[in-house]
Amino acid sequence: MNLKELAEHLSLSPTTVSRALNGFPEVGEKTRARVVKAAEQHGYRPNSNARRLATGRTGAVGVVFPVERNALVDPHFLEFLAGVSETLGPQGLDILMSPTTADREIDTYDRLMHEGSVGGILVSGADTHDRRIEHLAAHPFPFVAHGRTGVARPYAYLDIDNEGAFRQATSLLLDLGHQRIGLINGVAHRNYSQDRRSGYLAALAERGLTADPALEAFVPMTVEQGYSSAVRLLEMSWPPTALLCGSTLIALGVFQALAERGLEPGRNVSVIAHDDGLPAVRADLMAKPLTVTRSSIRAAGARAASMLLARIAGTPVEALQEVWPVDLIVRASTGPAPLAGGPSRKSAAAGN
Amino acid sequence: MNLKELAEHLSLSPTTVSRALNGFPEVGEKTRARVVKAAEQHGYRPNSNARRLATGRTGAVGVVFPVERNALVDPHFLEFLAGVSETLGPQGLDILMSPTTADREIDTYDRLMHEGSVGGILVSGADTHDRRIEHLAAHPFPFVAHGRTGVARPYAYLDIDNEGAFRQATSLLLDLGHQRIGLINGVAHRNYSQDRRSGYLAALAERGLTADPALEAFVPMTVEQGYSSAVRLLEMSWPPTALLCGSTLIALGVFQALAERGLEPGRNVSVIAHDDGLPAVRADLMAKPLTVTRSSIRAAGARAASMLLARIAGTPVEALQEVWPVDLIVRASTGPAPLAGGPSRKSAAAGN
DNA sequence: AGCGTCTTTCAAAGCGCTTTGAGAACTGCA
DNA sequence: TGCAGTTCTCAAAGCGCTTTGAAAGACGCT
Repeated sequence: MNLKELAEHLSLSPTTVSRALNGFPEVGEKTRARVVKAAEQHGYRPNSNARRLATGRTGAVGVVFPVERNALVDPHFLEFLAGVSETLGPQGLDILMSPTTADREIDTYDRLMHEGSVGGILVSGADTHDRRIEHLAAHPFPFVAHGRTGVARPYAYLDIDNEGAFRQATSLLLDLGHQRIGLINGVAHRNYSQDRRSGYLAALAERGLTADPALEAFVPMTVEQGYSSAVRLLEMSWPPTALLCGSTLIALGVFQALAERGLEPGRNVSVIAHDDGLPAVRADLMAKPLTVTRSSIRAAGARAASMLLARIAGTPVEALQEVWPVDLIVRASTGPAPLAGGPSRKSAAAGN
Repeated sequence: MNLKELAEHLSLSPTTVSRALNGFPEVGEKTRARVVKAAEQHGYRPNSNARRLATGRTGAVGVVFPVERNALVDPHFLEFLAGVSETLGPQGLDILMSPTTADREIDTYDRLMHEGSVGGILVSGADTHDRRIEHLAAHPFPFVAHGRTGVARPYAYLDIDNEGAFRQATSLLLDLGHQRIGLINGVAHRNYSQDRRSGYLAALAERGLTADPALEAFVPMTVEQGYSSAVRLLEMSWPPTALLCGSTLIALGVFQALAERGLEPGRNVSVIAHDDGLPAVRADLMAKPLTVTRSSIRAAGARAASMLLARIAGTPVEALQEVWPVDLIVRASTGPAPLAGGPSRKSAAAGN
């Protein structure tokens, strides 16, 4: 059943029916009631393609989804999408996910921009130098980036203070007397990994310490990578007494490595992780409640989506740039550095 | 730049330009080359809404995404989507995700069916009695369900043999001498949870054993739920010597609980989990490589998507019903039942 | 030259909706 | 009763594309 048929059925013109259904003021109340009732009875739904074509409003925002066979898809990404959905759902807007492979990624963004199926684009997970954002920023098409990157033109973004978060976390560990602190970070090309590293280095530098590159790892955020990185660090001849983790998934792997060695988090080795608030991995409910720097990635998704809507509505990019502070939540996985006799050998005061 | 403008620019009719671009045979090669080149130069992209309206082809399949604030979003769902993308991407098709809340879910499916923005729908995670599938099956609109459910009308589905998988897994444990076997299952309303339970019960029954309901847990598939369920089971006065887990995430929590108690998987307590192949949680790379029943949920997504395309193309539902066998992969987390002295007390031969 | 046969191009209709501009129909007032 | 002012309804154009049906042009043949 389409508009024309419904109109004929009611002996009205399509114009009137359309207006009645869309709540325009120039249609009589009795007429409107009649129309609405008939529409419901016949299960009439306006064809969204026709409507989009006529109005120019797309009713959707775009997200590109890079997937190759066997590639790691990130649970953080889904949680971000959930946040996006929280703001889009009530407005009746959809998310158009365009699958792509790494080599065709820019192309896919280009298609999304030009084919008119979405009103704006969200890009999540910014690289230190992000080609996608650079490409998008070169066009007037609305988009919002989750994370910042080093490109020349201004663009709308929402980021969290990763640098501050890890500076704070590192400082806490230093205050507790830890001198050798490992950093199991995310992959190196992500901007947040670099920001966290900067925070870590800054905190060390504040105390006149310099970092030992051997204590740093850049790995995908998975349990196994956390596990194997922790094993590597713990088996060093002069192992760290504290570990900073880029994600709670990594911390999970770290906990496994510690348990296996009879080491207790917070007593023998302190652990802090960044917690994006993944509901499947709750830091507060872990066997040993985890000290974290916390910022809900879902909330970020929700906010990024509403920023995008504002951008589509015409708000200038300069008014759409936010950096959120990050909370440091201290729980049981952190404690004073073991005074003597670290995990496997003397932790001899280090000054480097 | 739209088609008409491009046509004017080339001094051709829109017809010819459209045909040239879409590879129709009735346009000369020199003309086609000219058109293609001009289109590229001007960055022309056909407006997808207009194209959809004209052709009736939507270029997208729909997925509804139930999200409420604080609801658990499932990493398995994302992995399924990744699979879907694998088949859709190369064809240039998109995924339209419609956010919804639980109370408006059926409505959202209805909208998707009727507004014409997608050519078909994928529904993942079937309940034992699934209202969504029931609703969809009552209409001629193409859809494919991931998982089976108890509804009257026939519909297209792709499922795995959960019953067989857990029957096999349970049998293995029984062969190894285990008599008290715990089951940390997914949530009870999911069909796969019930199928797995059936397999578990069937294997016990084959040996003349009856199940102890106290050994069963139905919980969301998260690390913490795995942990707390394991703790509960292990602290029973007559604890199980083996645990079946509905997911590797659950197994991760179980490992934590075991480690905490100085118990070794495969020696003191055997553990088998169902492994959906989440790349973030690799069973084979765990501290103690995990014995699993394995079936890639990503592969399922890929297949479900191509089944949907077939359905859209007109294949009857009866030809689109698949149940995949599941592999049992034995690794180090399973071993013979401890002969005497279980985890915390005698495991006294049970016959029940 | 004249004719049929391909090949190449086009004008126009149509997809289902929204929206403009205008005409009926109805109101209240003098 | 006549007229301006509302209220309600409509015909028609247009969104940007595809596709049908037909015409024009090119070609080889007798």
